[in-house]
Amino acid sequence: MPVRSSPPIPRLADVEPLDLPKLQRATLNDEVYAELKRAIMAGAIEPGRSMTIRSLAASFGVSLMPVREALGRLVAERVLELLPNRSVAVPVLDRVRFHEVTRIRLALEGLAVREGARNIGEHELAQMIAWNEEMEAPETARSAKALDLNREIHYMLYRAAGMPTLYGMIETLWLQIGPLLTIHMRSILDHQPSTLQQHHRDAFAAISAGDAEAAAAAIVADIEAAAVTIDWTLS
Amino acid sequence: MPVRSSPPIPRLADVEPLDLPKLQRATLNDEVYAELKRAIMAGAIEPGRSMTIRSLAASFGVSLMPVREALGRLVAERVLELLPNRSVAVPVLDRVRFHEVTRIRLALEGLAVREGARNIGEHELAQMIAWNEEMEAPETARSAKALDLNREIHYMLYRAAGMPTLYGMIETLWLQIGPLLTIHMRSILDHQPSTLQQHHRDAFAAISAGDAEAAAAAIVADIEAAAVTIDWTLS
DNA sequence: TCACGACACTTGTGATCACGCACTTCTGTC
DNA sequence: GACAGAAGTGCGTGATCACAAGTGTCGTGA
Repeated sequence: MPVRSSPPIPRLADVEPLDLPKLQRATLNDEVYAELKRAIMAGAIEPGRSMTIRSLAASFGVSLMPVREALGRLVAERVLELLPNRSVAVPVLDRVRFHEVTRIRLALEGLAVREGARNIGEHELAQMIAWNEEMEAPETARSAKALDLNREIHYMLYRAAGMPTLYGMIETLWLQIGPLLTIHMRSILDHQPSTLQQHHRDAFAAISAGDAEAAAAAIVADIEAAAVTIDWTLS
Repeated sequence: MPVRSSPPIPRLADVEPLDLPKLQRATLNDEVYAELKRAIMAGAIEPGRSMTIRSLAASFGVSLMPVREALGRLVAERVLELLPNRSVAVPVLDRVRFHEVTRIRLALEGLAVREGARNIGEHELAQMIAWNEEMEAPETARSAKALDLNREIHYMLYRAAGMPTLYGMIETLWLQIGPLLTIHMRSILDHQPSTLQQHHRDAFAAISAGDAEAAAAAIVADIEAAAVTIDWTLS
C-alpha cells in the first residue's frame, strides 16, 4: 500500500467507513461474458451460426483464455449450444423446445411474482408503471426499446422476490428465448398493440390491491400471450 | 484414418451402421467437471472450505486449465460459490437459501412429474418400484446407497418428462442441496423410516391410475417432508 | 511486549505455445 | 472427367509461463 509522505492528509478509510461489500475488480473473463450476454439478448448473434473462440478473441482484442471461459459458462447455462464440432452457437429454438422453455418460465416467473408482489415497494411500483406507459409512447412502441422496457419491468418484479437463485435461473431462461424475442419483435409488437401493457396494468393493480395470486395470474397471461404470438411465427 | 493393408478385413463401418450420434470424445475438462459433481453430490467436499485450482489440478493429475474451466462452469450453475478472494467453495446453505431452493424445486419438479407421469413407460415404472423396495431393505436403509436410489428414482421420473432443459435445471438444484442431503442423511433416514418410500408408492399408484396431478402432489409431499426434516437440523 | 513493515509465498488471471483432430483443397492417377 | 489420397489450414484442448494482487510470517524497532 503506498503511503503519502505528508501526514496532515487523512486516509480515506479514516474519514468514511465506506463498507461497500461488493467491490471486486472485473476480470476480462467477466467483461467478455457480460458483453456476449448483451449481444445474445440483443439478437446480434444469428442463431445457428457457429462462432470460433479465435474470432471472438480477435473481436474483443483479448487472448483466447477469457473467451474460452466465458463461452464455457454460457454453455453451462444452456445459453449457448455445444455443436458436435465442439464449437458453440446460439441454439435455434424449434417449437418443441420453445414450448418447454415457456412452460418452465410460467412455473418460475409465476413463483417469483407471487413472492415479489408481496415485497415490492411503492417506489419500484411507480417506476414500473412509468416504464409501462413509456412502452405505449408512439416513438418507442415499435422499437427495440419497447422490449428493453418490457424486460426491465419483469426483472424488477422478479428481483423484488428476494430469491437470488430463482432470479438467476429466470435470467438464463430469458437469455435462451431472447434471440427469438428480438427476431420476432416486429410480429409481437404488431399483433399485440397494447396487450402486453394491459397485462402489466392488471399485475400492477393486483399488487396495489395486495392480491399476489392475481398478480401472478396476470404475468402468466402476459407470458402466454407473447408465447402464442411467437409460436404463430415459428416454423 | 489408418487403413489396414490386408484387404479381406472388412471395415467396421461396412459391417455395422452403428450410427450412435452422441459419441464425442470426453475431454479432461468434462472429466474433471463430472468428477467434481460426483464429489459434491457425495458430500466429499466440506461446504464452506475453499479449494484452490492448483491443489485440485494436482489431485487430478492434470494442469490448471481443465480445472479452471470446470470450476467456472460449476460457478455458473451456482453449484459452487465465488468467494471474495476469487476462489471457490461449496456454498453453505443457510435456512433462507435452503427454503428458496426448496420452493424452486417444488415448482420445477412438480412440473416435471406432471409431465413425466403421462409419458413414463411400464419398464421404467417397474424399475422405480424395484428401487423403492430396495431402499427399504435393512442393509441399505441407512447407507448412502439409499440416497443414491432415492435420487435415481426421482431422476428417472423427471427424465420421462422429455424436457431436457428442465431436467438440467433440476439436476443443478439437486447439486446445490446435495451436500446438505448427504450431511444430514442420518437424520433424514432416522426421522423418516419409511415416509419417503410411502410418498414414492403414492406417486407410483397415481401414475398407474393415470392421475398425473396426484403423482405430482405425492412428489411435492415427498420433497416437503424431507425439507422439514432438514430444516429441523439447520442452525 | 507490541506494532509496523519488508519479504516470501500462494493464488487467480491472462498470454503464448504445442498437439491432435477435422475439414478443405489441390493434385495425381485410373 | 471422376475419385482417392495427400498436403494445408483452421479449430479446440491442454500445458506452461508470466504477472499482479492478496496473505501470512518473520524480523526489527519503539
